[in-house]
Amino acid sequence: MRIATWNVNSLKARLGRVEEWLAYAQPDILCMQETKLADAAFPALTFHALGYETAHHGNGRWNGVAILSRVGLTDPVAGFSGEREDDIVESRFLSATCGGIRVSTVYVPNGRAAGTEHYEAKLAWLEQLRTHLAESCDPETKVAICGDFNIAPDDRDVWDATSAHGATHVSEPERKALTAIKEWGMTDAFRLVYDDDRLFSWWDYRAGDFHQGRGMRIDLILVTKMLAERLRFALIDRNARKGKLPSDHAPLFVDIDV
DNA sequence: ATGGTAGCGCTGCTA
Repeated sequence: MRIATWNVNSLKARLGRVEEWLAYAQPDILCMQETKLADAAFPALTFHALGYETAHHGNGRWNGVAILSRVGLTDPVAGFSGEREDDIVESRFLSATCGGIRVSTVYVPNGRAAGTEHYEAKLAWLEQLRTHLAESCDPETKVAICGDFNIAPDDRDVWDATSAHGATHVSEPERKALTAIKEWGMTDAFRLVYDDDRLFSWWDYRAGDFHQGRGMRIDLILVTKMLAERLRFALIDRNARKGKLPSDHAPLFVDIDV
């Protein structure tokens, strides 16, 4: 089972690149973020023709998340259970059961700058995610949370821990919020395979950051124990960040024997 | 050298 996640930064602008990558990487499940589409504009037929069932949760213009699966897709749920209407409109969370795994695609709020209301909303959103997991999932089952967390878990996941993004993405409260989710019963799958630093998944478009190696690892696949112990391989596909009209994120995938 | 690019959509916001 190959499970992938990719912040595509507009599916309309990136559809050709996504189709190309599906043919190349052959994921069984792909979670996408920042589709920037309303549900009515989601190109479900394009993906169906490639053998994927789909679920999309989007309001157009900003955010938007999707799940593609060629191993079945049932029980899609948009947003958190019991979530406020305002948060559902933000369209940052979508779950479905695919091939016996409860899969969620997440687009964690950016937070902009520490100390702002956006930063506080990011921390509140992460706590809401943790509560949702605790109330609706069992860590002894197969659960995968895939997406753009907008948090670099460790200093080795940042090109320069001191100058990163006005201290968001690396601040202690953000990292603690992520740790709290892990402590519920999830593992950062990529770190079961690699210990190295500077293995990034996102690079700012500006100032040649990709070619200068200034990035962060903020795209994660968190898995419960039943999946972690069957993990075989993981990769951030940096080649997908190159070439014509790339997203600013590279896709991450994991291979699990299930 | 305190900048820069990309996407949406038409003005400035978001990242």
